[in-house]
Amino acid sequence: MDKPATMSDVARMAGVHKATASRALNPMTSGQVNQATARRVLAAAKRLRYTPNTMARSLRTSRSMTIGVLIPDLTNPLFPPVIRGIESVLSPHGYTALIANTDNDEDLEAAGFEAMLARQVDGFILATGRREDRLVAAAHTRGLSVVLINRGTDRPLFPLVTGDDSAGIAAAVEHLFNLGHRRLAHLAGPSDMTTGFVRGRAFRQSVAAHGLDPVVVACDAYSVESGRLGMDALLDGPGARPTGMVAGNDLIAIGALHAIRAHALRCPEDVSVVGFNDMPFADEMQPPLTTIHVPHHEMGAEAARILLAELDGAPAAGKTVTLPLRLVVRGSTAPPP
Amino acid sequence: MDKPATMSDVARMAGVHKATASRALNPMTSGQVNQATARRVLAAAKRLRYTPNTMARSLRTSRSMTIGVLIPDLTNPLFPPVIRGIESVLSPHGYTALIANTDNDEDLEAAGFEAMLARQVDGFILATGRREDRLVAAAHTRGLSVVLINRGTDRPLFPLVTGDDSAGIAAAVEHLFNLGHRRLAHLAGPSDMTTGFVRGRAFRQSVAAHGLDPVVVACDAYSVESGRLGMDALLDGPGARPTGMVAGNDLIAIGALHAIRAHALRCPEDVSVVGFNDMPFADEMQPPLTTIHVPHHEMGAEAARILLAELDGAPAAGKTVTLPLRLVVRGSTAPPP
DNA sequence: CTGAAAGCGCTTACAG
DNA sequence: CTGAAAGCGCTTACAG
Repeated sequence: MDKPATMSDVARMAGVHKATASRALNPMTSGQVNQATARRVLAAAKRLRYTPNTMARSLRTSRSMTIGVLIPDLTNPLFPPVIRGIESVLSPHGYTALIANTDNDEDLEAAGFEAMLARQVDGFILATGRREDRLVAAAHTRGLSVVLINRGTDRPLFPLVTGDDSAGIAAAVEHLFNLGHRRLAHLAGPSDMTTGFVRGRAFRQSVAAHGLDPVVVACDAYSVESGRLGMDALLDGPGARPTGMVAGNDLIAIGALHAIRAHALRCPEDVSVVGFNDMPFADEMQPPLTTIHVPHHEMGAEAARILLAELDGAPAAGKTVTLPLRLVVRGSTAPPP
Repeated sequence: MDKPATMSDVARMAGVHKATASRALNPMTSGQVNQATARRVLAAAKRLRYTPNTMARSLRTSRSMTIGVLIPDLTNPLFPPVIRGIESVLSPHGYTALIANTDNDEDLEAAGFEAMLARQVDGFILATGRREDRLVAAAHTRGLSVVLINRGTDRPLFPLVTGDDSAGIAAAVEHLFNLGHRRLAHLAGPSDMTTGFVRGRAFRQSVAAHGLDPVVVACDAYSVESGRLGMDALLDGPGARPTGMVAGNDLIAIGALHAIRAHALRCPEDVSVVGFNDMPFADEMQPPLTTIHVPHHEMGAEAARILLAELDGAPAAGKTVTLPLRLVVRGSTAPPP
């Protein structure tokens, strides 16, 4: 592998000083240099297949043109669209995303965060926020540029892009109520995350608003397994079996479907289930999942836009962007038995 | 945001030269420095919350500790596990993955590749190979370190980690044959990729080995839409309707299911379908998909291992690692009508 | 319009 | 065991 050409090589071939080469190569400064000279430099760069060394540039300018993105787990189908949304706006601006998974582990999260800091990222998009989040608090103290996505913190330290979870849950409850359901339950996500907390609260309120008694079971995690456990508890517990169930997210909903089957019950004939997120292929599920559609791509794009604006000097502080959600009715909901 | 501490700051606080601080902070060289001195440096680093500037280090050492990963599309559910597999071995070695999507667009692919080169990546993992691939050929000419994953090239220029596609297809055909199917078809992936080509060839051979006539329809892409179109063509075409179908991958299989339903046919009662990949949630599909399981996480991990070994000086050249696959029988296959 | 110089934050032969 | 110096590849005030 022959060494790639540097800017000095280009300058030498073009017969100019490397400072001039630098100016010619940078669109922002190429106006400062004689057109003919600039052309010579460009030609030399092309002939040498010159690729700028971004690390050297970053070291000099102290802008890495890199954004750190922290997510719980890339294999959770909701995140790939978020990531692609983020990249769809970063990329045209010359920024690159650096992605790390935390697996909901605080140590992994801190390690990933530090690694990004060491790589001199210019800002962060965090999909890992908890209501009381030490990392977020520390980032705020350090004066870092951060945008939260999906999950917020109780104290609004940074801009947050999220779905209108309350309206989403209300729509789900309304849908079940209109189908005739009167015994409604919620398999809530972890209450230390705003998503779990807000959706749970919205469920209680919506159900109570219909004069009904909300039943809520808290799940340990947004996972299929936790959903199954939660639904098991619900079906094995005392009290009348619920006929309509709103899940904290689609994964929990899938777990609930497993539990329903394991109890020799059918969805939607015996129990209706509504998910949350409308993750990819939710429409291919058995049964096709009625769920709340969240615009994940747009969510990522909007977070990136806010972050870029902030890096450009627009102070966004505690701004919250709430994206509208919509109920998608499919095969997992029906009138109660 | 107060400026983060540099190594000079740490050195000053510890009362040593920055060269000494550098040695003390690096586990590889900390043996060269007096224990007491080293402790002072470490303490100062901790007090100042010192984070090394990896760009500066990389510039000096010309190793970025970064690997470029090029994939077609992160939202294809097969890739997240591959990525996590890659990261599971990169991460303990201090490497980070830089991911770019190409959307099967040659220009985007070249742009992503160049951007990674500009970021001084130490090597590449490419899941975007075509049988004749200009980018791969160019990378070879330039003497870059590359490992191919899933898809190879006709001329073996780089190490390749792939599943045993031929055996996988043979198992699928065998399964359908044993169920009693005698009219077998294949919705093949694009033949300019080794996956499409190899699976198609294996299908023909396996079916012919049973003394049957293979029917093969080529799809334009590994997508739901292409699968639907292909299956439409098959069902609307002349000739007897196939009772057993092997899809080029799960996405094509899902598209085929759509076409089957649109023709008022049922799967598996009228047509059995076998997918390929066992993508996440394939078991939750309607019907649960019988498919060939590919160990995507391990595939990514193995590719990363080979690349790291090569970066450490182990020449791997055209080595191919073939991972065993296994048929997973679920609900989309049954005896023919 | 162009050049010479300094410096971003590190690492590493080279002396001592 | 430690320090002084050079240099990785850039960019950018400062002169001219």
